Amino acid sequence: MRATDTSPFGRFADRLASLSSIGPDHRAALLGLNGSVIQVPGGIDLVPPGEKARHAHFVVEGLVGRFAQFSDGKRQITAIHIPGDVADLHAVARPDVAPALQALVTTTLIRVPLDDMAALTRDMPALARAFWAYCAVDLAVLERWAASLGRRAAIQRMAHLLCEIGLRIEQSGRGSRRSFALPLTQQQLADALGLTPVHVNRTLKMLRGKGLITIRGRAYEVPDWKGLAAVGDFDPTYLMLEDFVRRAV
Amino acid sequence: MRATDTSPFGRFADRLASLSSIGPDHRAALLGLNGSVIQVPGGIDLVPPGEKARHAHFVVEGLVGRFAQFSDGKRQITAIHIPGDVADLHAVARPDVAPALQALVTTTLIRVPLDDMAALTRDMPALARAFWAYCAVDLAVLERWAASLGRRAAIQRMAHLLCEIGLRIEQSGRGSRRSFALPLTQQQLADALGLTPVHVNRTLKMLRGKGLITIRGRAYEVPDWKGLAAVGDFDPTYLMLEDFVRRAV
DNA sequence: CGAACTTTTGACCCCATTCAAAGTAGGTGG
DNA sequence: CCACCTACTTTGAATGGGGTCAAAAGTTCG
Repeated sequence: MRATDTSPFGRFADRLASLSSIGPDHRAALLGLNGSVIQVPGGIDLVPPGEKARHAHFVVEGLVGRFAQFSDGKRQITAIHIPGDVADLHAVARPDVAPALQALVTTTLIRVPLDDMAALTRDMPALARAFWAYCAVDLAVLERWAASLGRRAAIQRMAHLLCEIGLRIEQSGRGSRRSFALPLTQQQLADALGLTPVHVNRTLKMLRGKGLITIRGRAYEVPDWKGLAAVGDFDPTYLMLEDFVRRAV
Repeated sequence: MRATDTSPFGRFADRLASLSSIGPDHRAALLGLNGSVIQVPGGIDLVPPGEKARHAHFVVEGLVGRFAQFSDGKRQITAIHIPGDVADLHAVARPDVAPALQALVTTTLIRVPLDDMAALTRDMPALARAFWAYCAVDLAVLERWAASLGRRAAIQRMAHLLCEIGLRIEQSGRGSRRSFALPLTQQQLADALGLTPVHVNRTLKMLRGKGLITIRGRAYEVPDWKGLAAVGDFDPTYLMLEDFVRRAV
């Protein structure tokens, strides 16, 4: 039943349910949320740096990047969000720490007023705890991201990112870890990995040369998953994915 | 009244109150928490990597580092916690994403069972929301940390870290941004900044050479705060400190 | 007063950046 | 359908920031 629910709120509710115990009433409350559906082309800032957010952003289609920006304009992407994710759920708890967001490709999302979300958490404490758990996982993922940036070489960072995204896309039912679309430009990958676009290009070339990945357009194939995971020193447990995916067949 | 409450739980309650609206009953509940007080020398792992936590760690005295570790043993510190902080509050929401923790210097802390904390959040929804807000700020701080690691040069990272720590220590009443103790070894600074100890040494030398800091032992003086903040491109708003400190003179 | 840990400095090397330019889509209008 | 424009990818060559290796000097503490 759950797997057939294609509503974006339904997908999010599924994810919450796998992280915290919520009941049918909570699920219904989520499905009853209202927000404005917007579609934006890639490269657009959904929430500019430094702006106090007034909405939570549910990703329906496409990719959203969470980022920090420096005074010289340089950016560091700190998270990549795929359909089914809420990019800035922690803003419900503290609107003034909301991160900047950009659409990485043409993206469809739903903007739900933070006030509505906050009201939900006041009416339903279990939902507040579920949101909190979601943010705790978000924090754990960010911790790994930071560790990668601080201590890993370029090829390891790239391998780790591809492993993480591959698994998350597989979990979301939009591909598999061995074959998925990641329509980011190399400039965007550079912003995510803390590298220059030129070096991203060379790094991808190395991974191709080792036979770990192949790229056609912006579709990635991973013929040697274990090899890629070994290069990236990747351990999936931190993602808190359901090991046994409850998808129909 | 609050400022005179020297209990570690009291300090934490003060911080929560500044982030979320909690009442006297919540405050009382926090003060009624029970945990075991432990003191450990620097260099000890409080929570080893990969271990599922069963306690929340309240820092009473000293410094605690949150970190991720790689298969080759290298570490990246992702947060530094000072007295008054809870180092792993998000573990209350999801014990299986608890971060690894190490004592950076001789440290006193209180370990409160996660079950007790979780019970509190079930009895008092407002407290759950306050904990969540605390984690949201934690996440925002980590985002800046990641951005630093990804995009800033060594001297900028160091300057930024010293600014952040300086302000947080000032807020906690244990020093000022212009003069504070930060008893970390250069190896530990290296793990925090994603550098080698050798380069940390050179970087500190550069900051000294520019007249931005002076170091005596492990006490830092910042004669030129604005200069240091400029080098680190530091903007304090993300820390969510009270601009007007409500401390009795 | 010696052992172990830190801090400091020097010399050399390499990974990633910078600068520059050529090649390759993808999309738009004539 | 082709010409053109723009954005993205790819490659080369030179530079530099930070790493690595090694050793000396300073600290701390038993």
